[in-house]
Amino acid sequence: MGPTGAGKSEFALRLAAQLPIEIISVDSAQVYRGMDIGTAKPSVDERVRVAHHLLDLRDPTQSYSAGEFVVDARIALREILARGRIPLLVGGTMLYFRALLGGMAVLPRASSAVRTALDARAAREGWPALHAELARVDPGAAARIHPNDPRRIQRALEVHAVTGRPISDLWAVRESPDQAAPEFGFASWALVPGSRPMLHARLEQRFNAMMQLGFLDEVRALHARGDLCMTNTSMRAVGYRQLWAHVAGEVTLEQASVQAVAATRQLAKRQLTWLRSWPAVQRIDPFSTDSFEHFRAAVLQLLQ
RNA sequence: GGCCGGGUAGCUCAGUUGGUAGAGCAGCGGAUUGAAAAUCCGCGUGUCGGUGGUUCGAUUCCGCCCCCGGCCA
Repeated sequence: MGPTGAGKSEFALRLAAQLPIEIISVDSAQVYRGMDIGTAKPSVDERVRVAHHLLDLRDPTQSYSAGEFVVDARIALREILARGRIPLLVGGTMLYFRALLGGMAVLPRASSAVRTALDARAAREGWPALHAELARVDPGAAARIHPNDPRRIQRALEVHAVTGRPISDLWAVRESPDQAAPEFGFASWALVPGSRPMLHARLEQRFNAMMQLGFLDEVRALHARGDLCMTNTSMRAVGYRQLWAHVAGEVTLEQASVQAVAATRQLAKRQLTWLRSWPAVQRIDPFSTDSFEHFRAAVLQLLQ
């Protein structure tokens, strides 16, 4: 695991050249078909060389979730192990990692009907009113969820609507890690750049490279479909959101590019925040010399 | 060369009737329980272009100098 642009894919592919590895993507944006350049999805060539799983699972109009990821990842893990090969989870969606490695609370899945209804109410009454309602039906959750955080207010009310029980009670009923992934033992490495300025420089270069490869055309094509809009989670992805605003005529390409790179830096920062307190992970600075060799040596030692 | 505007946080700018200054963006820190590349919370000392002067006190007033625009020669 590691922040965007730290070199996870490169490390994984180099390791896969030396070991019988199959890669399981842990990436909430690479699950979308037609979103290739901006998500830095592995190329067709790379996918021929090394088997990749959990890419291109959804159309951009659809949603995916941490819960679905855990189910899909467990299936992929079993299949890969059954083939006598080594599964390597690679990605930067830290909630997915936590759900898989740490287990999930036992909660109902998302209900689009309930969410639509709550959205409609929020449009009329505002989210503060819904937070106030949450405070009535689930004081524990209301205390932990900020009144300005629509996502979590909605989820808490959704769970209450579906189960009749406060989500704050259900949070306590967490699947143990053993239940979550019973037959697997995991070892974790994180690529954590020691130099933030160097990471930032790389992120800017990488965005420019994506533009060279036709990122803007990719977003234009998504826009031209006509069945997508900025409310789709897929179109809120870093880079896509900003270029979409340009394609929609709201900002210049220059402005969109600056904003896209900034959004990428902010994503990396949030990922690093997860990693800072992550338990039982070995941290590697990908920009230091011989960092891959150290990584490889650690993996080989583990496999013996 | 002359005249007129500007030079204040990394950027764009506001402001101080003289008591050393504040917004947005960026950046930094944090949260994260089935939409997570999402969503949300917190953090503002910076030779107020330089230098002399007036003043108890100058970023603010005055002089000179430097830089960037514009107009006129």
